[in-house]
Amino acid sequence: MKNKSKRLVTISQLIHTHEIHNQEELLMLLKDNDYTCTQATLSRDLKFLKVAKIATNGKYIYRIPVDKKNEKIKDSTSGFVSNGFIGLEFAQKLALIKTVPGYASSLAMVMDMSEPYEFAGTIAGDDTILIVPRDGTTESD
Amino acid sequence: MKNKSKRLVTISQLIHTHEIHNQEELLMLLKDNDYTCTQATLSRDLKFLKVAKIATNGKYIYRIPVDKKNEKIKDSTSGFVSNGFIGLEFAQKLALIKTVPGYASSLAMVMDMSEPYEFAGTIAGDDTILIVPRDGTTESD
DNA sequence: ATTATAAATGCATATTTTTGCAGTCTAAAT
DNA sequence: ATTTAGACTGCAAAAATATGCATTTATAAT
Repeated sequence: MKNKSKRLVTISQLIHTHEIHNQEELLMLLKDNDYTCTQATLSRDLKFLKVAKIATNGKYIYRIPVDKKNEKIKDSTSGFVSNGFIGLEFAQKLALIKTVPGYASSLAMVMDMSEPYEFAGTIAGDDTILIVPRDGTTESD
Repeated sequence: MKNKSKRLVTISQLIHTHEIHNQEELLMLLKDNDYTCTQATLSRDLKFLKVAKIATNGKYIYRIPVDKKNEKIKDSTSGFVSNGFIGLEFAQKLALIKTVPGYASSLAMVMDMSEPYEFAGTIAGDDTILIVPRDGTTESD
């Protein structure tokens, strides 16, 4: 046995890089990485890591959901949120903001709170935010 | 049997408004709303709705996560009820449905079930659903 | 109306996950 | 060194969840 903390790190890495369908499967992967423990321990680890089991095209896989907390950090300079922000781009008449994976949701949430410009609405995925301008706020139409 | 779609809507509502720890518990709540089914059906419903079971301060609860990847393709219908529905607005020839935070995903999923009108696709965020018309009416290009 | 096809569901069972409990190990205090 | 407290884990059993199969129900076509 190596160490619980390291095992937890390895577990979350494995979950990010593999499609794990059940705990037995994860157990095998851990074994490949020289971590030996029982499925019971694994269950406790997953509980600790707040890993979720969710359906994806017919199968169930484990995922570590985006943590919406501790991601709302304001940028004193711009007064805007910069956490996770990567870039802005316009496509058609829509604006797309790229963020670090997992940050889109929280960034969009803060933008919506500011409720500033003429956004008709925003939709946040994992690393992309789609902003739909309200009619009339953009030229050609 | 009342109707699968409506049951799904109710399920997602219940999940949003209650701390549900297991399927039996949800089964009871459904019963209170005059929906009768077995745990087996519930398991399938949760799979369909992509509901996740996740740990939160020591306990396990069910949650409906926000869509990660943008890919839904279907449409809306008339019979859908007030499942977090707040409002509808058109912009850039796109339809935007506002919902209570967290409801977008499950509402969109239920809407996607039926196949009536000519919507090319829907994308659900946390509190907004974007509906794209089928024809090339998206804009003026 | 009848037949054919697919969706929806229940039942029973298999599979998977969680947990109580006891034993082990570590670190700190006496 | 011994004791004490708490974290960590395995084991076995309980609890919860998923699913194969048969049946019913809805849908569509002839």
